[in-house]
Amino acid sequence: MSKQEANIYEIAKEAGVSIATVSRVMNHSTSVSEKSRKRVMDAVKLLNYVPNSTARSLSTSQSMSIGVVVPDIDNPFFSKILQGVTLLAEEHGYQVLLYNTDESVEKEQKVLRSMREHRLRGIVITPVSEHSKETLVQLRSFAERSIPVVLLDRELDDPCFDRVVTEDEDGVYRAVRSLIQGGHRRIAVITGPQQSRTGKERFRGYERAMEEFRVPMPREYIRYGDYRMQCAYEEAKALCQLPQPPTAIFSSNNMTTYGCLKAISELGLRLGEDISLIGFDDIDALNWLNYNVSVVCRDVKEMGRRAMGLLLDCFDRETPAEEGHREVLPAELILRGSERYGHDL
Amino acid sequence: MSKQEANIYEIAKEAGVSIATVSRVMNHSTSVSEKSRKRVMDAVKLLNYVPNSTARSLSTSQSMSIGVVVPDIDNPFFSKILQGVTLLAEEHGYQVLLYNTDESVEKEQKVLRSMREHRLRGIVITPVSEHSKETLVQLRSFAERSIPVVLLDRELDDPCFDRVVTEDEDGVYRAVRSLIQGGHRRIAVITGPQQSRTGKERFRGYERAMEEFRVPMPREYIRYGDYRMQCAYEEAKALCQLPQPPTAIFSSNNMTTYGCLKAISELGLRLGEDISLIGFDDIDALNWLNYNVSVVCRDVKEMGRRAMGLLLDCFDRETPAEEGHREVLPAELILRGSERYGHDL
DNA sequence: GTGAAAGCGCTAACAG
DNA sequence: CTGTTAGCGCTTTCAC
Repeated sequence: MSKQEANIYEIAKEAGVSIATVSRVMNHSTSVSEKSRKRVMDAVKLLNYVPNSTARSLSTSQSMSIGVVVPDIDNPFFSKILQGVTLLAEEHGYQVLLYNTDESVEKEQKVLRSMREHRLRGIVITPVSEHSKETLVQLRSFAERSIPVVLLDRELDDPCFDRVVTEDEDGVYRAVRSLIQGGHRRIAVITGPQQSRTGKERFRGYERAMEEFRVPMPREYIRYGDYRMQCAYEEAKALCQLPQPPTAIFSSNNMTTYGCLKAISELGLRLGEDISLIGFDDIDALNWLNYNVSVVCRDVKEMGRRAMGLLLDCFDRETPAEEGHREVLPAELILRGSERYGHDL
Repeated sequence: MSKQEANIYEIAKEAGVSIATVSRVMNHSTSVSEKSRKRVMDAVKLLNYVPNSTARSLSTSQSMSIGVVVPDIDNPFFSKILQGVTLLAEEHGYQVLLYNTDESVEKEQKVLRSMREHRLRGIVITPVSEHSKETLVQLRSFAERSIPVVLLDRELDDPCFDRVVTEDEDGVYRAVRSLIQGGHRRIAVITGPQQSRTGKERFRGYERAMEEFRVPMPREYIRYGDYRMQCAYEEAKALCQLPQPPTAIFSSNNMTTYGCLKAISELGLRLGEDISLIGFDDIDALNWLNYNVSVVCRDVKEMGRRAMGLLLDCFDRETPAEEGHREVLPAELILRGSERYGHDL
């Protein structure tokens, strides 16, 4: 009862040619007589034939699938990344295999292992940790097997991989500088994980600005976060309840910004009046709500595109490059009002 | 220079057995002597062997990949769906191929066509339109080829597919009823697309409550939206600026709720005071911001899990069911304050 | 320009 | 328990 997909033999038979000829016309390859081409195309249409990509992959020993590994699908940042990657991938006929690691190193291990079974053509990954030895080994082994790996946003201690990152430090530096120049002197920061490039770099941007303008950085103004809402919320709340609270907070990622806003709202503070805030990464929802939160941001979808772009470059290139290419996108400072030094401060 | 993946022959040779034996131990299948098993395992470890799933798929003519087709990756609703699907998929060793249709019927066509090349094991899809004949034909052809299809949230005019939906109508009914019982008499709605099940059903819930309690429904209180922020924003603004504005609005999905909130905020209205609102689908961000928006919601991640679950059921079942199974999840009404009939109304 | 045939790496009878 | 062998559907020499 249930239909079968036609295969190349049936097409050959229907068209009265050999399977080689069918293969040729399907691949727009070497010259085929107009007559044969037509007969094949007719058969294809008649039998509604679609070549089996699995067989093709096996035969050519290379697939048209790429693996994309994200630590948290639910974070809008990664949704946007995914959007960018899939867009370019589809344009070029590549399939996207999605893997979610839930920020767990163990899960990342499992995912990477399972990826090896599928002879992927390339990999885009935001590693859970920048210091997981196992992940590094796994990824390196992909690279050794000529499966290009591009790191996204987070990096690893190995120059062999391509990577797309942003000017985090500089962006944050400019943000904090603008706070200082706006009159703030008590500026706190809620950092990201200090084991990650982004965490370190964003913190460094803060430090640099503060040092350059000789603004004191009391220990209690430096709060270590983990890029998660809950932790940021607690730290922000603690900050605001300090005897000498900061007049401004820099929050190191989108979730951290949410945490700050939650704390601010719960304490009944007015943003840009009682407390100022600049966050890293823009948040669509806040703009829709007219929140006017100032941010350091980058074109996230474009980051995804670039990552896929680097992969495509690798595919084109015959010899794998010795050293990975590091693509750095700009970070933009967008001031919307939440950075203002309030009248009441 | 670049390493090769070992194949089954190399393992067989290294272990001094035949490839059949290697295959057997890799598949935990029929009895193999402890001695052989050990020798194979040693070889596997030594050569770091991972079976090639492409070859396996070709040989068994069935893959371990499922396709998930969403209309908008960037919408948190679908991020959560994806989360649910991938979670269960990974648990059962299935790969997830991600396809984004960007709410475009044309793109959906392309995607579906490209999916046929990959002999997928099953498909989870939220179709762009419930009336696209082409999509229906394509999906039916998958089903005919024993590739189960489960529809998610949106439906199609063919009972043959499995589907997971929610009690949208009833949920909305209860929401609107609670508005009425709270004292509202001027209740507007911003609907979803009326070609979709969810759009129709949610509107029907509104109507039912209004009719049952004999609350008048002036034409200008019924606004047709498209589940998008922009449109909802405009409609909400228009509603609020009516000579006789509604005291409450029901918004038919998460983006619509954002649109309403944007309008409300721009007009300087106070939620739950000057205007009340209940939305369909919960929005994490709003809760973090202490927005207290009341909603009709469902466990979205669970919807994704169920969809994958239905797929797994189909895989287990030998004979494809005649009629699809329709899984209906409950919708819950969560009142947080934004539904209150304000003192000033 | 076209066909025959040898793989790609693995599974699954079928004999032993 | 284990090896031999015939596919799975397609690509790709290599002759003709």
